[in-house]
Amino acid sequence: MAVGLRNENRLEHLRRRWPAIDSPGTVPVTRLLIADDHPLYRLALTQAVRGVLPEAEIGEAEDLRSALAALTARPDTDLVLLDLHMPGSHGLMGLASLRAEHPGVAVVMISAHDDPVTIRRALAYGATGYLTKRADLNALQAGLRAVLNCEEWLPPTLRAAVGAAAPTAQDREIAAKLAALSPQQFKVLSRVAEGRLNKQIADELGIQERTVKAHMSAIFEKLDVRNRTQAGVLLRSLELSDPSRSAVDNH
Amino acid sequence: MAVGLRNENRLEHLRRRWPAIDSPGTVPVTRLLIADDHPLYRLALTQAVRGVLPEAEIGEAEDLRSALAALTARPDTDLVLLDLHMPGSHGLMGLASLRAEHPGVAVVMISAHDDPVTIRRALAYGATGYLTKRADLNALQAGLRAVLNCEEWLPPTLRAAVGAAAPTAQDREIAAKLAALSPQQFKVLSRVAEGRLNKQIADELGIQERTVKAHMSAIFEKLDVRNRTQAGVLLRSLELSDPSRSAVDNH
DNA sequence: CGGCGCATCGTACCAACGTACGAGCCCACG
DNA sequence: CGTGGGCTCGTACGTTGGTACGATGCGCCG
Repeated sequence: MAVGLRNENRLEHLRRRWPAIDSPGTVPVTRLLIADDHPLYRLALTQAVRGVLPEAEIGEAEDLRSALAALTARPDTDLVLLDLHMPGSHGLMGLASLRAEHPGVAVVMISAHDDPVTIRRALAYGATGYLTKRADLNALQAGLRAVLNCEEWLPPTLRAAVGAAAPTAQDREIAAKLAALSPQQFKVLSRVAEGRLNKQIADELGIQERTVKAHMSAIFEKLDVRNRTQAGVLLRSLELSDPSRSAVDNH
Repeated sequence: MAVGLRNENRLEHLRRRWPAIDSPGTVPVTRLLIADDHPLYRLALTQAVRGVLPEAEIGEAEDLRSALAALTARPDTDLVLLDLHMPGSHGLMGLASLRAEHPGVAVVMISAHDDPVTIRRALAYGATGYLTKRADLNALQAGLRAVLNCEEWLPPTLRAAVGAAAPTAQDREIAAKLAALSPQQFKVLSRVAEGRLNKQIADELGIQERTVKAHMSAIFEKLDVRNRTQAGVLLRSLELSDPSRSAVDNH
């Protein structure tokens, strides 16, 4: 439910900025962030974006930390192109972090790992679209246009498979729980998952330890866990895509 | 290093039981355990094993818990055929649990997920061999014979790729740390990773809480971590294969 | 405007965690 | 046979985690 609300907000956010995107010539200046650890691929993405939005501001980030910093420095960013596998954010954690700390910014996943189950999970965690690295320039730009036009976009060849993918009963629950966290609570949780002490977290966030404890209590209730270890494990569960279900089903 | 020692012991264990396996007709009665959550596939594996060891005792288990119980009940088991994806043991945790709690029993992984990196990691965590579910009866039996003949065995089509796979710098370290744990310590750690309290762990293992604490201190030192959350995260890191390295390298 | 959620901080208290000293028993290895 | 390591248990102590009662101010939304 909370996920649904956030998705509404995300699309609404895009809609406000581009009331009629169908005529690309009249698009206002906007800002994108390209987050990928490969400089060459960032360059290629930049070129592709310029073909669709010639006047867009384009920022770059090579790891999750700098991506989050870039968004904090420029909250007017409209869209993030996020690599599925980046330093400091294996798997879906980067997506979840961005969505949690900057709920208003749309995120499109970019990955060579085009497994239907992974894509399904990415959408469940709030991705606006999913672009495969196997796509050529035309396909990539088509996907970009669709996303900028406030549509969810998937690789056409995978659309059927993703639609047929399991409803991901357990994934929906985890996604809903994590989406229920506030941005600050998510920051606290991500540090808990790294084994930090409350005192350390307080210092890093510039708040008092009592406040961290207050957040922890809220986190425990929202995630339905009873101690920090369980909370950390729950967050870590979206570190990597889980091939078990797809692998188990086909024999 | 500790891994190396355990591997030596494992092969030695097989060698003692089958001094000259090359003449299958003279193989003594032995005992295998087939651990897979699919009854039909267990049946198929049983048939395949009978073709190689007609007189072997063959046990079955459908999840990790029952597999561990079966090994505890029958410590004379010689070899386990373990599915990579089973209830209660996603990814390599099942392998690590078996290797930790029953170091003398050889384990062969069986999976449809024949990713070279995953196979490399499985061998790093002490697997004697890796059989792909795509193999037909002949290939499977060939692999079984090789394993019973005290050789590491891999699918021929993947052997080159696995050999070329990254040296897994970080994986070796984690494998070495986990291999350094005693069986009891591993039991404690696996429960910590599930968010249990020391008191609960003590009850489950039938020991005192002080003893659990003693184990925890030893675990912290061996894993080079400072609290239980970090220890749990470290164990959880082998829950699923990490496709990031292979996915990132090819573009 | 009134309510609601978020974020912050406060005090107190108890439970849990973790460490530091110990101890004895058993088993494997040299 | 001594030595080392694993497993068990003991006492004491300080630290950290977690809860229970609060409080204030802020921003959003109906």
